[in-house]
Amino acid sequence: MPELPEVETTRRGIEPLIVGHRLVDVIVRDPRLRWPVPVARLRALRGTRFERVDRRAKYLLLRTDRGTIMMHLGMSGSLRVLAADTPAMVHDHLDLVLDDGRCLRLRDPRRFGSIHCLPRGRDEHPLLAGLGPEPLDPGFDGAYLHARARGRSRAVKDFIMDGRIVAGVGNIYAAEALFAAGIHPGRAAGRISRARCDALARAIREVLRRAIEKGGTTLRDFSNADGDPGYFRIRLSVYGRVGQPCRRCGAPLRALARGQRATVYCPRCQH
DNA sequence: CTTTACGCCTGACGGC
DNA sequence: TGCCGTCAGGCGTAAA
Repeated sequence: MPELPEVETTRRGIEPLIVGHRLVDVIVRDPRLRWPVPVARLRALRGTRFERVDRRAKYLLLRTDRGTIMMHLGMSGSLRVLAADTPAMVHDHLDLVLDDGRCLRLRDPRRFGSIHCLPRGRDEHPLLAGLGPEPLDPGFDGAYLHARARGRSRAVKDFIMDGRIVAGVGNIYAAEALFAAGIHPGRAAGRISRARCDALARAIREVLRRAIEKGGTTLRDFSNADGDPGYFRIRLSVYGRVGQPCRRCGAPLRALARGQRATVYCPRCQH
């Protein structure tokens, strides 16, 4: 599932393929994403030119000279740039057709993804307004985490997955970062020392940075009709490894039921 | 204010 | 073999 590193890799993959090209058509095969696809507003952008692709949290922001197309890949979304006449497969819900006979094609089997259209001059959507800092930006560090965590009793795992605290940290990387920092996922966020907040912030940045780096080297290209989108995984320490031995101490990893989501951790290494 | 639960949706998987 | 129940998973929203 696309987490921040996959979204960032997608951004880097599609940006050079679409920038400078004009949007000439919009083909919507199924408008039923998380919210209905704003077909008319997308069509109104025909003729506009793509200027760059940004990312905020797990949202992709396709900047054009007349506004922004904001996309979320949900849990199963992927983007590729293909010849526009490439036969659409099932779950290929939308094409943004470019001026050179190619298209940016969105595939999303579970349809948890979304598309919004932002007019020029209002390039910040309300959904982005309350987001915390990007984990890879300088504003995110142990001091920040420590300050925000004061007085909070909620589990640190939920805390770092809250987009208002830090943007775009999903289940996989939250679990991995907590393992790397030696922090128990159920620990109250407000009961983590400043030093351990430093370690946690560092761990979050590091697992994301490594995954993005890995994406850059293992990902297939974004203009290949045959290849799968190429989502990848770094070598994971805890996620999906319940019952298997901890790579550090050998103890069997356990699952913690947090809400409905399970979190895997090492009972010996994480406190 | 904070925290929790739910619903959206389909593919994968286990049990029978 | 096929059918069915369960679950994962981000995240906005409603509820507590």
